[in-house]
Amino acid sequence: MVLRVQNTMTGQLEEFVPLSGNKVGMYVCGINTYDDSHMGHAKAAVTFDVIRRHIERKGYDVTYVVNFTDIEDHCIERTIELGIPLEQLTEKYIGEYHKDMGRLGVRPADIYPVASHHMKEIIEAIQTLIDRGSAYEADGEVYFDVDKVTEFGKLSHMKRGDMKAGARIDVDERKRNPLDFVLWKAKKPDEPFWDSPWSEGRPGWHIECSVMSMKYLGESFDVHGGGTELIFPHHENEIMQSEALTGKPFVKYWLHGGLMNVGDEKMSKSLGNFFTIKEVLAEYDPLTVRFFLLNTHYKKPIDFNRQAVTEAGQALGRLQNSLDNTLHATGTASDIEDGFGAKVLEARKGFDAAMDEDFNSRDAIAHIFDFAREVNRYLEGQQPSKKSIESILEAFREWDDALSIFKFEKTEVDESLAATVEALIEERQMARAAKDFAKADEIRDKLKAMGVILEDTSDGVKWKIV
RNA sequence: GCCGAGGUAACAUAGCGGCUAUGUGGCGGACUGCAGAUCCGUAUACGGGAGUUCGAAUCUCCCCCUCGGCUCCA
Repeated sequence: MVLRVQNTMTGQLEEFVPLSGNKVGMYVCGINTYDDSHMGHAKAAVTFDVIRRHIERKGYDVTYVVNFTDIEDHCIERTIELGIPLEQLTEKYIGEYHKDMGRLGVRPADIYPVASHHMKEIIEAIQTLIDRGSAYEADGEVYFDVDKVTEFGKLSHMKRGDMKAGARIDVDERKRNPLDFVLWKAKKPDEPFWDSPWSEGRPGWHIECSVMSMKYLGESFDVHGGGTELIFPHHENEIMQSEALTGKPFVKYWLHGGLMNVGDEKMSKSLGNFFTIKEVLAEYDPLTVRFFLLNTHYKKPIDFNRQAVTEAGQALGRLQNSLDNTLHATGTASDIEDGFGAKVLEARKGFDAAMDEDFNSRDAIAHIFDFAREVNRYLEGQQPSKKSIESILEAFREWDDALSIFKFEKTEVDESLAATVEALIEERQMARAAKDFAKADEIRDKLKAMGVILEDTSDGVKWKIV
C-alpha cells in the first residue's frame, strides 16, 4: 500500500516518496512560549503525532522536530509584564507544554529547538541574505526583499497583486514593498535584545523556523506541518528566505491541519475563546480528548463543545468495551482456526488503507467500529479460540500504536476489595433468587457508590471498577 | 477583491461515478425482575439550479451560505 498525502504546495494528493531513501525529516511549528497551551495546540500536536506515527509504521526512519518560539511579541510583553528573564518564561512554558502533551499521549519529538538558543545561526543567516541581495537594512532593521523572489506565493497560491496590504496591520514605511517582512527588529525600551551587526534587537518571526529546521534536517527536507493559519505569511516567508539562502527547494510536502473552532470562530488566545488543555483534562479522560481530535479528518476544522467531547467519550467507550471483553475472554484450550482471523485481517487492511489516504483517522476509526461489532458478536457466540483472541488483541495493539486511544491493562483490584465485592454480589444473587428486588437493587447501588458496575449476563454476573 | 477549506439524515463525521456509511440519539425486537452492556431490525441524507452520463453526494458550469488567510496565531 502506498501512502498518499495532500500537499498544500501543489493542492494535490501525492504519493509519499521521501527525498532520500528511508529517511524522513519532519518539522512542525510548535508554540510560542508565553502561556498554557489550548485545545487548538492540542489538535495540532495530536494530528502530527499521528502522522509521524503512521509514517514510522510504514517503515520510515523519521527525525521529528518541533520548535519553540520564545522571541516574539507576546513572549516579550509577558516577560516585561512579569518582570522575569525571558529564559525563565521560556523554560516554564516549555515544561507546561511537555506536561500537557504528555498527558495527551503525544510522543516526544526527537529535537525541540528553541529560537533564543539559535541566535548565532539566525544572525548568520540574515547576514547571508543581505550579502546575497535578498535583504536590506534600514534604521537598524533588516527586511526581506520580496521583489527579489521570482516564485512569490508558491504555497498560498496568491499573486503579489492579490494581496490586500495592511489589511490588519499598518504598513511600515521603511519597507520597499508592503509585502517585505522583517528579519531583524531593533529593540524598544525594556525589551530583551541581542547584539547584531545592525542593531541591538531581535529576530523577526519567520527566520527562526528556517534556521532551525535546516540546521537539524538539512537544506531540503520532507515534511513541514502546522495549522492552516500559518500558510500565509509564516510558511510562505519561510520558503522564500530558506530558498534564497540555499538555492534549493526547501520542503517537499506541506501538510496543514484545520483549526479548532468554538461556535463559528477559531479558537485563539487573542479572541479569548480558548479552553486550555489543563481545564479540558480536568473534565475529560485524555484518551477521550485524543479520540475526539482524531474522529475528524485532520484537514477539517473541529468545533469544540462539551456535547461533542462527551459523545466522543461514549463512542470510544464502545470500542474500549469490546477490547475489554476480548481481554477478559477465556479462549478454548484448543488452538483451532475458526475463521475469525479473516475478519481481523480485513479490518486491519481497511484501517491501513484509510490511514494511507492522507492519514484519514476518521475513516480508520470507522473500520474499528465495524470490527468491534464483529468481535462482540463473536465473543457472545460459541467459545472463541485462543488463536482468534490473540489476533484480535494484536489488531487492537496495532491500532493503538497508530492512534494511542486504548487501555490494555486489566484493572488491578486488590484482594480484600475483590472479596468484599464478591460477597455483596453473592448476597444480591440470593436476594434476586428470593425475588427481593428492592434489596438486590440496594446492593447494586451500594456497589455503584464504591465504583463497581455490575452486569447481569447469561454467563453470570460480571463486574468492573470504573 | 484575491487565495484556500467546507455545506451529507436529529446531531457529529466518512465516502467522492453504480454497493446507501460510522458514532451518539429515535423507534421496534432479543437477553433481563429492572438497569446496564451487547446483538438484531428500522426510520430520517447528500446547500440550490442547470448540464455530462445508462447511472451523480460523487464529474462540469453558475449561484447561495459558512469558516480560515491576506504580516499576533497550531
